[in-house]
Amino acid sequence: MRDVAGVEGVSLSTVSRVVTGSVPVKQELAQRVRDAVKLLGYRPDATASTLRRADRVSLTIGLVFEDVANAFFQAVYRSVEDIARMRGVLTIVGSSDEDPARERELTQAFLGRRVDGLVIAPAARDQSYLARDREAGVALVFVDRPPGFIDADVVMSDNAGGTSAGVAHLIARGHRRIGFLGDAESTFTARERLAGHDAALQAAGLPRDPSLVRMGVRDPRAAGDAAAAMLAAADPPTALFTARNTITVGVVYRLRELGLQHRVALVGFDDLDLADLVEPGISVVAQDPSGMGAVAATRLFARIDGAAGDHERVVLPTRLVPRGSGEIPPGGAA
Amino acid sequence: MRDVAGVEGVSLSTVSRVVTGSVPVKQELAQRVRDAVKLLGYRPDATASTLRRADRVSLTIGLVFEDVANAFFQAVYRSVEDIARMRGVLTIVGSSDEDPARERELTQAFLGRRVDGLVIAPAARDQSYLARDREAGVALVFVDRPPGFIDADVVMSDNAGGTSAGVAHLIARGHRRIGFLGDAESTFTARERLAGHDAALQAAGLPRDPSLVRMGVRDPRAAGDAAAAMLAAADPPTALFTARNTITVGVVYRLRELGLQHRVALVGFDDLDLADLVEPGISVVAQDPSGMGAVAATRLFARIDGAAGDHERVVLPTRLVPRGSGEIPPGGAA
DNA sequence: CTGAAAGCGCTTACAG
DNA sequence: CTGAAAGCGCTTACAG
Repeated sequence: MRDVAGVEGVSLSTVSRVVTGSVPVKQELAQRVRDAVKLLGYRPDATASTLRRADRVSLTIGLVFEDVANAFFQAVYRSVEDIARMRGVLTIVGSSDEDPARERELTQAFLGRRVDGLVIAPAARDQSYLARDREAGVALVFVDRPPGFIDADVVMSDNAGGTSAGVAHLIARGHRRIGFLGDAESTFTARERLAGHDAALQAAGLPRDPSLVRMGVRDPRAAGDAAAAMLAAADPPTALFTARNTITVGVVYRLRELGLQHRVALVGFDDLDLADLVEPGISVVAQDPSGMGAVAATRLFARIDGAAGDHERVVLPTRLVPRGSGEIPPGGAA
Repeated sequence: MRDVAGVEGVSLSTVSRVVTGSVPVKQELAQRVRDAVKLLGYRPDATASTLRRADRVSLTIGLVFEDVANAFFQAVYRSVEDIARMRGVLTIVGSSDEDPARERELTQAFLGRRVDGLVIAPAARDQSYLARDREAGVALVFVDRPPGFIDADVVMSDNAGGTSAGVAHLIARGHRRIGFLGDAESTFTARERLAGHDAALQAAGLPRDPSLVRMGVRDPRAAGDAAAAMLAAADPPTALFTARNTITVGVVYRLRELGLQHRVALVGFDDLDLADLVEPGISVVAQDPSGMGAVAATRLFARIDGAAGDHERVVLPTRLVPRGSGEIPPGGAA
């Protein structure tokens, strides 16, 4: 910037005004400055700008997800980014991999780069470490799961309700023994989905058999093993509810290996690519990740723009998508 | 930082030394400073630090891809991020959506935030706009496609060789009329794959029928339409080569709708999730996105660390994965 | 080992 | 409308 000013013999202030367009500058002068900018290949330093600005705005927001590679978070991300881009805001993301330490590490890294706001799918149980940053003006919105020890806006799926609907769907098909495979109980969504499962059984007057519930599985392999063990036991389930997309994938593979894909019914929570091309099609309880991202981003920017008011808790509905696997009757198709 | 210094009655320099750990500070003083840091919830401002440091390092790198949501780039990203994280470097990503203007816009945004290096899958034909930034010390590595009008390190798949192998696989199965569906010819990878297809035909002494080549399709719907049109023509192909993962998806759906999934052979370039669960399994020419990311990141950090020397051009081998669809004989299975 | 001072590249009152 | 000066939060020679 100094070079630009030097070349044209104008002040730094004038160059700044032309580049940012903050204050009117006489036509002819502005043009000379723009020419020099182009000539010298001058690129404004956004970090210096943020540092000096009165509002300290960085035009950057950070997203901390469990795993950016997961299709669900991917969709949330794209949705947030679309809205951010319209405002000229850059979106940066990171994966906590469900590790509380990594969540903090990433959050610190983002905050150290002076993001204007943060969208977090919390891995840790306690987000009170963000209280000071919020006081300092950082906007905060949580997605997928509520934060701990700090009150903030949050948008989630109807985990319990969606799972209830999925399990009820299996019950309506005549299933009485339904296996449930879920993530670690330390995860909010896993607990909610398990509660939904229990509620559906209770509503139908069915007993809750602990041997049909297996928590703490997450990756496809562990999920497949757990399903195989359940199916090998005495009085095995005739249907499975897989409470997470990675679990669904592992179980689908394993059922096929066991040749049981047409005999054991299956409904999964969260949708999968190509789920309708598999034989049988995979029935799922679909979430609305784009909607989640849109609501979160809208809320975040409202807070960044200074919206006061109570923290909101938005619960998005889920949708049951029957594709075949969830419609298999007990004992398999005729 | 000033508050921390004030509370403890030490100089700014001392606080800086303790926080960065750059220079030894007496044990007792350092502890007092750390206590004050914790007490005040002080968080170092990375932007100010970058601004003032002699080396101007930001510990941030930027990735500009075609689409972060695409499984291929997703894998490249994770691989780069893993390596960056080990160095304490933050990775920020963005999608150009194959739009040259968006590529520049993102690149500028990253450069304005003073990234130390950039990994780019170029959408534009000309990256000479980066020449000055490289002179200024920004490291540059290109992935998936070579840059235009600027010489730089690049790591790509063996697009032509992989496609040749895939098409030769179909020819070996007895196919003589093989339809080819590719992305826009303005895209480097699309041209290379088409060249590989042509080479395989030529090697087998087969004629190249222009009616069996359709370029300029990208999204699943357009790909499906193109495949349907080709199959509806007189003397239709008995096999299809789909030169991109999104094209493969669209064609698989369409073949199934037409009831042709067991009659028309199919090999796709680039792998898909659940490709082995579909009936028939989808045969593909798999790339090595993790390897691509690892090579790119290693190269980038070597440049950031000051490695001189010629620019390298690394070509990664592909791998043919037969799963069923590519092994269907002409006219369909018996 | 510690402190006082300068300055990174910008923006922002304050004058003119 | 334009310029000179101060200062954002840091790091870095330079002294001591």
